[in-house]
Amino acid sequence: MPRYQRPTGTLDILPEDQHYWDHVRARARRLAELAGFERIDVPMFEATQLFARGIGAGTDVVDKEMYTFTDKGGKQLTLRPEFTAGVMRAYIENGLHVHLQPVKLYSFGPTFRYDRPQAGRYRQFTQFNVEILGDQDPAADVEVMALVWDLYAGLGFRNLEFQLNSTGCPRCRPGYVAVLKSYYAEHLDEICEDCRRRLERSPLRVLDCKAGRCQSVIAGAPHFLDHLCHECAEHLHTLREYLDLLGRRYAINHRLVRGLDYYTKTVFEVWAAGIGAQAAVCGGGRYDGLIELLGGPPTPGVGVAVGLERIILVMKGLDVEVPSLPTPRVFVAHLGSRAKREALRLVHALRHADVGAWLSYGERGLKSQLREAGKRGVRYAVILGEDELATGAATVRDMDAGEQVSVELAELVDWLSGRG
RNA sequence: GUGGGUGUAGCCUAAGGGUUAGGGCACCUGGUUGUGGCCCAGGAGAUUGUGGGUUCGAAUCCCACCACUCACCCCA
Repeated sequence: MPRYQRPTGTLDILPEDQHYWDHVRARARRLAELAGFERIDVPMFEATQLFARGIGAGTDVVDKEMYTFTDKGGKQLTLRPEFTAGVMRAYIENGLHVHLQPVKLYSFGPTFRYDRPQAGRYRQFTQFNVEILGDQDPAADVEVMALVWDLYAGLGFRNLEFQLNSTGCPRCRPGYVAVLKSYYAEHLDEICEDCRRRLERSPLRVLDCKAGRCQSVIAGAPHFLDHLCHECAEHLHTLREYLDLLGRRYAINHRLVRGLDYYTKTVFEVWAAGIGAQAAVCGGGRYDGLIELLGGPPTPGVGVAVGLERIILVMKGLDVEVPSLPTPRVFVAHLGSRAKREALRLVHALRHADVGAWLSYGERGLKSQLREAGKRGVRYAVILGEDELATGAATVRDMDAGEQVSVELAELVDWLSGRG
């Protein structure tokens, strides 16, 4: 038999880690609901075209990172590499654009990108995704940003700071790209090969090149913020004012440009220390042209995607205390087949009374059963044997105190549920 | 796709050419009759990542592949 192992870049989330996930999801959900977001679930796979159009041909995600396959009917499908395109499709397809606007949506789930794994980067990873559709108010931008900020702060992150930039709009971007290109035209011999290619395909991306030789060129490059149109400049100005008002720290990062084509105006990320090179713990921004691009009515939108694996890495690095998940408080041990039948009845009665209970399996000595009870971490072990059946009263052992009492079988469920 | 590091039981690890691969954690069974944790004794668990090569002899040396890992790239 071959020894199976999980596919490269995937993760088994074992029981001992589930409390982290549970905690993060619960907090995210709570914050979203407090701000009026409603949950939407969209398929894990969609028509390949949707992502190609939405994210943009020429982006790394579309060109080399998608899990694409042909189904038995010959359809080209792709495991979602992100949430936004699918949520936009659902918004259009289900007529959410005729609902009261804005529509505020959140989602959780796995996303897939074919990439070489490393610290904080997996091929299947989990996102918490938030979108506000149908309003261009910078107040929507700030609400999305504040939501993720509050999530991190509430999970114990310190020294938070947004990286913030604007990528303009179809009105001002061509002008800036022209300025950028003419600046680069004077430095062509100083930059790396990748950047020469980027200049043609996605010129803004030269700004976040990490090649050593490009750094001084980037440092001298013109800033988009100096070339925004009035509307985009005004939008950013107001957003900054709102961020200041709420006390959310941010740093303008002229080099922040994102790998997905759909962004307009606001783009932002939050970086975390201590989880390796993949430090972006969320990324998002505004995408006012996306819904129209995907065949819907012109509709502005803003959103953010949060990587849960990375959050949990940070939490572990910070030794954040997370409440453990509930486990049964009672273990029912038995001696003899009559007692085992009584034990079986008892654990179900306990569970119906909302008291978690373990049933001892097999026919073993009491020592072995109590050893298991101790390892299970229960508060009480109920012992049922011939003596107990004869007297009609079970022995209940308090595992912490090491003391035991006799409790009438008829009162046992009440007795145990009254202590917890 | 490109580079570096690492692969010995579920986990941590010893043995750096020489008999049945050693230990710790965890797991199981005992230490008289029906009582956990500590202690003691015992047990089970490993085709040393896989395949090939060198050698009288390979966990150990060589090659290839695979996986993990870190970094580039890109991003969550």
